[in-house]
Amino acid sequence: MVTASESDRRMRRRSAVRDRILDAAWRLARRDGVAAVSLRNLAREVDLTQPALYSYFAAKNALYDAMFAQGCEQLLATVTERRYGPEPRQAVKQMVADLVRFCAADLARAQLLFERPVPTFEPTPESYQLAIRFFDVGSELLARAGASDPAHRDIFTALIGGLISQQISNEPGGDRWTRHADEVVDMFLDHVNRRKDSP
Amino acid sequence: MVTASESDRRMRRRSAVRDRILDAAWRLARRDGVAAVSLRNLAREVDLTQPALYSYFAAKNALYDAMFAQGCEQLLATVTERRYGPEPRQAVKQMVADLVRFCAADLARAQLLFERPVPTFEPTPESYQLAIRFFDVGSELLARAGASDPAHRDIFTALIGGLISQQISNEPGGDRWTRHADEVVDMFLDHVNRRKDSP
DNA sequence: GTCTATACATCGATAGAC
DNA sequence: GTCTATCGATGTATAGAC
Repeated sequence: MVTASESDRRMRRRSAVRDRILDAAWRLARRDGVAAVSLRNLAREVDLTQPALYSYFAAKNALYDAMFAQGCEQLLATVTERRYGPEPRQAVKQMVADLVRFCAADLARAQLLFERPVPTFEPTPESYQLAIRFFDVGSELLARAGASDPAHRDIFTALIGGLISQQISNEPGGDRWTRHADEVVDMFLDHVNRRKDSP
Repeated sequence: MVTASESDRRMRRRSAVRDRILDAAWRLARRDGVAAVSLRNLAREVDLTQPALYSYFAAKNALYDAMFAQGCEQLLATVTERRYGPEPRQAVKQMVADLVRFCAADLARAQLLFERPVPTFEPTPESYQLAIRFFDVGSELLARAGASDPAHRDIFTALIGGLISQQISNEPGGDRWTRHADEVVDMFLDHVNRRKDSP
């Protein structure tokens, strides 16, 4: 007979192995690139055989999806736990700075979240929902700073995404582009608020 | 004995086959994505066997490099033949509009030039030189509009690149992001020139 | 659950005959 | 230059023993 505590232990153990697999996948992704993670290498890394991975992930894209969700949760935790000050413009700058730091801290993670390093992989709607929650936090802060127009939100996304993407692609590890984040935020908010005051 | 005209015919023929291969590669890239171009499909498309392609391109990345160079030449031709009006701000807007049109006209080409659709491929210095020449044209126009500071050039690159990249990734074929190009140019040039007038 | 073993399809790339 | 044949790698998936 299977008692509740037995099944509990089983679940725990299963989840622990799953986490070890994910950790190893991140390690390989950081070393060789997200797209270069192979199931055979991954299995060797956690002392399993390649077919055994299918007990934890139904397919390789399910592994990527779990990584995507994990990255989103980390990003969400970063901006949720943070208390952004009452001054709206400063709050936006702090949030952008957190995002820049988040990306610089793990380029593979940033690539998986914001670029498309694996052409055949698209996050499931469930995982993507986590990404949307992050955008919602940003939208809230933006709105308080005077940019509630969806068009302005799109522009802002493109501006910040552009800085980060140029940084990752052309000078990973540096700050040639991202160091201008504050200036771009100021430029953008000045622009938005000027338009509102004198239309 | 090999006469000059015979060797000439041979070169011509070789170059013609090479062009047919490149055309087919672009066709496949537009249909299936840049990364999904396979040498076997490509060979079938031009009625050759897969190993025969190695007579024309030393490796798959050499094919990508030739495509990259071709795309750069087309972009360079677009902005070089154009006569951008004497009003600097208008000229920058026209150049950005040309760039947006260029990208929208062939998403696969834009991806190969401005994103990194094939993780293992990096353009050779020779090909990248063509890309630099395009940037130089843009820098010239930007400088005339008051943005000659390298830092400002970096910011501008990120802003426009961000708009185009968001557009390609999230809504290929639409203009949700790129339609704001003129507004972003104005915002940027206002910002740059304001800083200069009142420091 | 995990293993061994195997299978199928794809891919880039190479050797050697012609 | 082009072919046939082949190599080693990949992702994916399954069967069957333990």
